[in-house]
Amino acid sequence: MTDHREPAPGLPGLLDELEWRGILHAATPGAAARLATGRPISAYIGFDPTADSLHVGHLIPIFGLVRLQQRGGIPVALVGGGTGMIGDPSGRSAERNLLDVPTLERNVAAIRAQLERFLDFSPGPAQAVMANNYDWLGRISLIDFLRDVGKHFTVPYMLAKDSVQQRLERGLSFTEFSYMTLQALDFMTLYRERGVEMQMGGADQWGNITAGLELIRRTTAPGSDESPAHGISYKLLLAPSGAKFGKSEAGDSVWLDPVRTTPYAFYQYWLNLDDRDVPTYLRWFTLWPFERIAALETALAERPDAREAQRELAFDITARVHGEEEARAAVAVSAALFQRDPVSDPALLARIHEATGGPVAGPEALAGVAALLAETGLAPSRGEARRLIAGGAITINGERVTDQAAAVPGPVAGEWLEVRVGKRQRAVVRVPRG
RNA sequence: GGGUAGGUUGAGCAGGUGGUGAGCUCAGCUGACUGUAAAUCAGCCGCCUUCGGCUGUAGAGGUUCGAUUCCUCUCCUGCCCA
Repeated sequence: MTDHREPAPGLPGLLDELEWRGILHAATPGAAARLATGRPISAYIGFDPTADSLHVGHLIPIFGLVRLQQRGGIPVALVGGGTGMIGDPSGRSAERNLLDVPTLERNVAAIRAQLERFLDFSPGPAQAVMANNYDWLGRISLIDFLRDVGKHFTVPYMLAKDSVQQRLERGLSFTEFSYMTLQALDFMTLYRERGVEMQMGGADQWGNITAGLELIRRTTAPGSDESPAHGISYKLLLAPSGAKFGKSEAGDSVWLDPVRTTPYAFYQYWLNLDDRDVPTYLRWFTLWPFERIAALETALAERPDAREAQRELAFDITARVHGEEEARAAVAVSAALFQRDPVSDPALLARIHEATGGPVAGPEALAGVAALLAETGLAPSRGEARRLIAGGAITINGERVTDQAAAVPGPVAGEWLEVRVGKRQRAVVRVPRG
């Protein structure tokens, strides 16, 4: 990354930028030439509408679309309303619940709202577009599908795919096997009906992307050995530290939805990044120019304890997802909770409780500290809560609790308990008066 | 449909041909040291009303003083054959 040269402006510089950010995994030969013309291009990425929120793992493709739009390309976000009903071939998930239409519509709307924080959907030359493949996959008849799509795929071609090869020993159903043809149909439909010339996706999607290219080539340019459409893939989400990307302290996904993951927890996730992962994430998840990233890397190397890079990254991405006001609040709450001394100002405690979505202690929870931890979700079970207490991990209102049978201490102002679990987990619990 | 190998703690594997099940690796949690980082070291890692009790080797029955092990049926998965 030291041999930096400034990428050309606009679409001709897109691949160079992806390259120096360390995101580019592969691109079809025609992609560079097509982008070099500088003419606007439509490109799409698929998202599974299996939940009503995206999570940080989706940020790579999201930023892929963002960078495209920034350079004058037209980003198309395809939600897999149709493919989502079939099942993801790569996932190990046992039984995929079939989504009913109302759920699907709700999820699509929620995902669009989240994408709107990144992409510009307002009218203009590079206006972002959303599409739902249920619109065509839900309508096509089996006969039509086999005749118009299946006919163009030979079984040896499909068997040769990496994704299939890896599953041959372990087994895969016909449905999973044919998944690539559905995705190819998506690409062909978007290409024909909406002029989408390019598909982007994670490295694991490369086989599916090329299947689409093949279908388009065979149906629109037979005889040519190059598809008129193009593909780009991104590196997989393997953090340099080897950590599973996108998992919080508790092991849950870090969601973009503030109800699932509060802005405070979201900010904390980024603030706590392993030093080794920071340079990579600065490139992946910001729009900052090379100079700024280089400066932050220098700061990281020289003053790692200041965690300047983590702070700036955490603030930037939190502000992008939740807005600047929420990001500033997350910073303030973090500062208050991670001071050496416990928070004792009732007004501040109330604000923190609100901002962090703090738990409320029910009658059950007041039976003892172990009960409190388990009932408020700060510990997964009472047994685990006791282990934490015995290990000296629990501090309430600044007092370390080491007696497993300890009673819940008196709340500050009769209402607040500042609970610290280990080094990183901090919460304010409200104890209802009376 | 026939044959065959399997289903053990979050993951991946051991072990176990009737005698208190549960070991390894990874992941995870806590403590110490730190910087809300890593590495290292130590402890933990089914549930509970914890000097103790309960559950637990896919599920349901059976044989037995006693079943993870033996028998029957069912479910799930891989492979081979039709």
